[in-house]
Amino acid sequence: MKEIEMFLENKKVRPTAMRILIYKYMAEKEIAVALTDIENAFTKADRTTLYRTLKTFEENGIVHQIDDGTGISKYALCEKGCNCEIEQDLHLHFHCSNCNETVCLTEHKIPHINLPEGYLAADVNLVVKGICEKCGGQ
Amino acid sequence: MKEIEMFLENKKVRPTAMRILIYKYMAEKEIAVALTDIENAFTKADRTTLYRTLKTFEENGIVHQIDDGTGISKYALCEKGCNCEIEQDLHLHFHCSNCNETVCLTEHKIPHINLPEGYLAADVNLVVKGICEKCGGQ
DNA sequence: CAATAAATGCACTTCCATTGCATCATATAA
DNA sequence: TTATATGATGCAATGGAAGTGCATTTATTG
Ligand SMILES: [Mn+2]
Ligand SMILES: [Mn+2]
Ligand SMILES: [Zn+2]
Ligand SMILES: [Zn+2]
Repeated sequence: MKEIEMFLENKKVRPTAMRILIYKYMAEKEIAVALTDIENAFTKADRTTLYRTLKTFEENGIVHQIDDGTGISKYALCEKGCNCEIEQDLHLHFHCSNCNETVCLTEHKIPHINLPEGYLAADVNLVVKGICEKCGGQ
Repeated sequence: MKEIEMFLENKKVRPTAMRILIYKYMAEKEIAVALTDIENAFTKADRTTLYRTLKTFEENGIVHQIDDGTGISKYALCEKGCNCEIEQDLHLHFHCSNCNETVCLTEHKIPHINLPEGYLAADVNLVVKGICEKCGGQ
């Protein structure tokens, strides 16, 4: 409990009750979550608060936003020591079209992409869509 | 003129006046277009018609939809002999954060992506964001 | 405690994608 | 040619999600 508080303070984020709960919620999940997911998990909380909490987390390097191609933003906790800003640190994301879940494949860094002369890369998004290991068995 | 008609018929799409115009419009552009772009170019046409035209084109392999991460769907003509369905044929897309234009880099195929055991890839989306060659000079 | 700053809640807006249904145009059968 | 069917178009409305303005509550600090 106290560790989360200290962690948030370390990140310059004031550890309010709601923020601690949201952090815990995301830490327990192994998949990326949408705003709606959190909304459903905390029905008493207002959507705006959750929305702004995620933004605050993102701005302070606690979570990263994921565009998995569904049109719905997902969020996941950053790894310890993750540096989302640095291109070399970018990992790929997988979206399962069966269970509709999105996961970070943090071990799978995005390969270096060659661009035509004159193009300058600042950010790369790589999303693989398919069937996840949970859904693949059957 | 006639060639476009024949091309559309080949693709099992009835070559209406509007469809021919939209096709021509896209053929003249070297960048991916949004529905709104077409809307602005053909102010007399209804948005729904344009929307459905793009869907029809997409279903019949005339254009491919591009998710460039802006939240606005873009469309571009498929290359001659392009097979969007086949993973090996997938190319990457570049979105310029300065001019806000998105281009197909059809020469740059998406590299093969290794996935963890049990994951099955069906589709890959790779978008690079940065500065395009047109905007890079200054 | 008073003064200040930050977090939260509610209502509202915006933007784009998408659909239902009526109408119009075209193609084919009678 | 006329009737019939099928597809294309236009208009209006809906839906989902992101984002914002402002009032209120809560926490911090002097
Ligand atoms: Mn991730
Ligand atoms: Mn393309
Ligand atoms: Zn799955
Ligand atoms: Zn540019």
